[in-house]
Amino acid sequence: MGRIKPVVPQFVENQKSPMRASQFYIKTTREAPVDAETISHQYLARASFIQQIAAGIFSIMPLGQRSLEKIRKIIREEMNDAGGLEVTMPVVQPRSIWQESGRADTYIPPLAQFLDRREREMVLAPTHEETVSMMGRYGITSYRDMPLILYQIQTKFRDETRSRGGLLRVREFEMKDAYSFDVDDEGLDASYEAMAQAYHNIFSRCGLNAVMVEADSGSIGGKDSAEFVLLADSGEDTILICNSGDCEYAANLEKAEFIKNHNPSEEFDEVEKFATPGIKTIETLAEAEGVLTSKTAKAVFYTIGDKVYVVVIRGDYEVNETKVRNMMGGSEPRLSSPEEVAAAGFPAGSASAVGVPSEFVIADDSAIENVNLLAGANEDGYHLRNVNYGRDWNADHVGDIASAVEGHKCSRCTDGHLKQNRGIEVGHIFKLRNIYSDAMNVKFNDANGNLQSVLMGCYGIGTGRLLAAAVEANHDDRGMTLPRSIAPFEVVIVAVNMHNNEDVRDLAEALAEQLENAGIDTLLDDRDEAPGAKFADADLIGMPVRVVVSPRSIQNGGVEVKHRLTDPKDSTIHTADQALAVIQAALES
RNA sequence: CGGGGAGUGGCGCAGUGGAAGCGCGCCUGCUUUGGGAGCAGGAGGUCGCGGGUUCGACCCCCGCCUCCCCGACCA
Repeated sequence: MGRIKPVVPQFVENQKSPMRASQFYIKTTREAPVDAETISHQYLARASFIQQIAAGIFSIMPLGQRSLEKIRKIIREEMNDAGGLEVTMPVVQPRSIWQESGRADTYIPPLAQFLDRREREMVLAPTHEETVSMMGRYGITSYRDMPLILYQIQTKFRDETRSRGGLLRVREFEMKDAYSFDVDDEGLDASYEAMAQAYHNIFSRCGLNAVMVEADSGSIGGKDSAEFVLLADSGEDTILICNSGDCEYAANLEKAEFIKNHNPSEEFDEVEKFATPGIKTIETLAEAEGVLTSKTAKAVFYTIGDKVYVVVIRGDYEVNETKVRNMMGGSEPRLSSPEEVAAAGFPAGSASAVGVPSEFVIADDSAIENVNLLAGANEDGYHLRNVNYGRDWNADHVGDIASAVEGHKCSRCTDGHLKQNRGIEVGHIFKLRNIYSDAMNVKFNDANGNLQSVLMGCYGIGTGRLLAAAVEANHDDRGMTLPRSIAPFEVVIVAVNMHNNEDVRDLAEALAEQLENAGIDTLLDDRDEAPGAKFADADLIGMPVRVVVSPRSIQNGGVEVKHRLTDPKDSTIHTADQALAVIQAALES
């Protein structure tokens, strides 16, 4: 009967222990869940970074947690450098503050709501303008209190009708959201620029080549707005970028402008009505007449508020609903149902603006600047030739409401054309100006003693989406190739056969400690797995530098060092004494 | 919200109106140890939920739930 000795943990100052894979929670799989379609979803799931709980709702597992924590750290550093102050605001909020801002019933997607036990109406916050306005209102009384930038890294919930793409579009997600408070437009511009620069820094440090593109400000409202976009086919954003070398114009589809070409000028011809049985689309109409679709005017019915409008655009362009919304004062347009069209007294089929009161007509300038167009006769089975704006129809609402597509002429330079790309929106910055400060009464006294509205900006980055985007941008057929800055570990030491070989064990453990004490995030893979399994895991997870300690490597003189991006066969052998310097150099490369 | 598809061990899948299976993973032992090892023996499933038909339902019928994909679209 031996005596049980009490184990007293020893605290050793400045001595760090490397993480051992046997003590960690790495559960990779060979096969991705069948519903994982995007690369990032597949690899993040296979490498046990994330676990799906419900549609658009994920848990973050230990490996993913490490990467996200590194992303958060980078964001915090850049936000703090830009003058931001970190705060935390509640996810659960009383619905009343959303009524105060006027968004309780207008936010899209609709707010997720519930009643607490006292039957008080609560919402799950999809964003935090209301609470940050309250925080500003609490203490901002003077122009001397600004500029002020507050930010948080906090969970949001948006009840999207459809989530997709793993972490790319989810319902519950973590976001860094920052809010600026300034006394005037110059101050707001400065805060906006500071955030834009911070965003460039953040994405660059996370291994993303994100482009800043002009954007519509969307349902948040406001004035200037820009998205930061990673160009990737799996993205759901459409981006138009000028292909001219000197021109830097880039905008998303909602915002993009372009130069419209004009048909050759002609004199007005007489309107002719003619039968077009069975012709329902612009394409078949143009084909039947033997003309280009640019010689047609198409008409679409949109319901805005409680009114039905005829929206007219040249046949070769598409209506951009966001532009329509902005032209019509911000109310969201939606395509009218056949019932609504009929109820409004418009004929369904072969529609046009001819004969429609101009107050119910919205026109793209392409439809009024070209002449002798084919249009519907407002009678099923008939169309009209030579329809002209001003003579045959009129519109009270005229402007650019056309969507840009690939090949359109750039509006900012002389020779460029727009190139269309898919992209993942990883950040968005807005100038809100006084929208929320007016609604939520965030005011200050200026130097002259006059009460003024604070000018606000808001700036968001989805952390989980950033991780997924980083994987989309950094992977190969073996797995993720995350940059050192956001990989869960910087170095993995694969100890081959260490449980039967003291030399391997001693060298691997000593090296791991040496690396850890040098400030390098090290994982010692001490699992009793076949070497091939450990190599495959290291590749899948994307360990930036892999070090092999094995009987063979020792026989060859030390340890093997390999960069994740190089071929598995391209490792180099180094003595134990050289190892630290070689690994540090590999991490820097 | 509309259309399509799918729910069977942790993951990927097969399956038949009559005793729930395979691969991977997991556990034990032995043998192995440089690209997801071998042998032997094991553990693990209310077949999404509820109803119905039937002597008998994972299977057929009805309802519901969940998840995925496509569309949110031009008369």
